[in-house]
Amino acid sequence: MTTRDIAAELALSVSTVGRALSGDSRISEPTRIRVEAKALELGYVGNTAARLMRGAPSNVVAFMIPDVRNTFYTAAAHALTQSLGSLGVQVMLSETNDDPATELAQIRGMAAARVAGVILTPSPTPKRESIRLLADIPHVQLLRHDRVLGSHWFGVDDAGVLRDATDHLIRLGHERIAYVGGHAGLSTADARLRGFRDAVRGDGCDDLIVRIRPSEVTDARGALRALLDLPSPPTALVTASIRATEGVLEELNDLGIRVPSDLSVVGFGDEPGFSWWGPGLTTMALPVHEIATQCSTWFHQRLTDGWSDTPYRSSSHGYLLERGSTAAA
Amino acid sequence: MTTRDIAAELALSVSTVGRALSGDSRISEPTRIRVEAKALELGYVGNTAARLMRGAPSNVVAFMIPDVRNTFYTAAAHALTQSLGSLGVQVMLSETNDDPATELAQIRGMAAARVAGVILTPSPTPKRESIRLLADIPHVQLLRHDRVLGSHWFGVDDAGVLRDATDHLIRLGHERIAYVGGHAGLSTADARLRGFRDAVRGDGCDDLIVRIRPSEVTDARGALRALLDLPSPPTALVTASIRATEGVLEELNDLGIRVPSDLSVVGFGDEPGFSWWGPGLTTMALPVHEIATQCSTWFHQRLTDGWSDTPYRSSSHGYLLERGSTAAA
DNA sequence: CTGAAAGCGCTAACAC
DNA sequence: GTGTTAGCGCTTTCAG
Repeated sequence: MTTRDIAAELALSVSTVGRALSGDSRISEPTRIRVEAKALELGYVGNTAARLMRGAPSNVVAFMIPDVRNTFYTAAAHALTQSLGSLGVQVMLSETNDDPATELAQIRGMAAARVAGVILTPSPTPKRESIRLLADIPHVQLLRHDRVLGSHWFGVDDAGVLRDATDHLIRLGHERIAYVGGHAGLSTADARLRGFRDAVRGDGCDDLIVRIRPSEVTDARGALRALLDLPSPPTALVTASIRATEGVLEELNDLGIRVPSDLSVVGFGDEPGFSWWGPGLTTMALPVHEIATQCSTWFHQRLTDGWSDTPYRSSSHGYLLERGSTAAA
Repeated sequence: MTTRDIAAELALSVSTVGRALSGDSRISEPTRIRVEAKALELGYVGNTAARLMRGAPSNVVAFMIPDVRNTFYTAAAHALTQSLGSLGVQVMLSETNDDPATELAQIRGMAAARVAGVILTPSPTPKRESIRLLADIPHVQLLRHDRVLGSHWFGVDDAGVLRDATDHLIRLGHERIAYVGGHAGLSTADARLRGFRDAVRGDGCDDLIVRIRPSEVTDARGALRALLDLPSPPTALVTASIRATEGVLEELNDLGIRVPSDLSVVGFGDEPGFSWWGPGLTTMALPVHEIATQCSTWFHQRLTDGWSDTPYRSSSHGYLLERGSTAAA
């Protein structure tokens, strides 16, 4: 079903049909009606590919995240689809698994499809080719940030979040505070560790810092066991990622550690379930929804006003949600 | 950057360039190398739209779900992207919010983009127009099932799951068993209620059955309060959706109900957190990952072998995960 | 082994 | 108010 088919049936020209369908003011009311009726009757559906080729702007924005099962990212995805959807933009969600090769493959696809733009949480070490391709596509980074990909970024004040989490434990009198977070090279993980170090002011022992692979819940479980097996184990613990938090909570449960009497814990993020874990998890809540919404409206604005490379960076603050998992040392 | 640009730079024809890039055997080795080098140098990226217009098959499959934040669906999304991704198919994830109008808008977009196919969890009452559009697009339903959309379906044996959940409580001697599940009209919700009714064999009182709106956690909280306020409250409860389960768990926590002594509970699905809720939630685990993987391989097969309308339906069974939330009456 | 030309569906400039 | 024509980037005959 093409405009030509409609034109033939109505003994009109394709351009008249095209104009009628796009509501061109020059077309007479009766013809417009006839054309629209016929289009409906024949089940005509415009061809995006053809329009794109004519230079029409694409209305799809890609959103690339490491893991669709991580509620940290799906909260963002939801906010994005809501916000962009209302502006008539389709969001194409894709998953990289934190694998640079997969990421590159996805970006290739996006470039070939001439998407209007890309919003992404980059993998730890993007391929050179990915960087090159993204240079020609309007894009913004969300949550994580890699300088080589540009300087448009919306995210969390990661250092501040961990500083606040750790300060809370320090104020409670804890001195041996352990840290379980993401591995080196990730912008977010590095910033969070920096925040932790700021808070402990050099009083932290390096044997209390464990960095795990992203998205690996089992790593976090192992990390906790190792920490508790130390000659002088920690009296408190902060986690610096959703996955790390989940792993630690599960392992604490399995091991039967009493919280907060044996160990005080401050988590990262506020997932469903954190509130009903043990005595209720004291945790750092993060405004992911707000961040993603801001990001999408800003991005859409830039896209429609004409893309510019003027850097823009915005970071939002988390806040402590006090529940039952922390107590005085 | 187009094939023409490359051709011009190399004093070749567009067709030669096109052939070289697609690895046509007729092109001499040296020319091929030269073309590929130039393409790389100029950062050439093929244009999907142009290829599509030439009749090339689309390599994107849409996946439409009610809510990206629901881990029930994201588990499926993950399985799909993994499985289809390895076959070179891009998955375009979109969210309907269980709103038929949004759903229609999305389907329009998919039809216009000429996607290769659609995998969807339909909204409760698809619009007539959605049905018409889908009739011309290869599609399969996942989890939920609406007959008007066709008879290709992969899902859970919903009736069986609720029957097993309820049987477990009956064997423990419970007689007043409450049900909190999705509202009428949804294939899954109807099947689950049927399973529940089968199990109680007419011994169930209708005042113990509450049906809530999909995706509404707060409805479930209200439902629980209403049930507990009954003149003769239930001694046990089954939930028939992830959201219903989450709502009930939160409310039980807030109300300080002792489980299983005051009330036995069997949940639906096995989300992170269900294991550490109170005494550990006894729940029905569902093989969502397996279902989605099966669905995607089957779908891809049909797509590549040429689409046929021969009905295919597959349902997988859940199993009871016994933890601490159920006890003898 | 390579080139010329047609055409996929649509829109916009240019007639009338 | 409507028709004609050209061309977006690519592949694919059909000719050399």
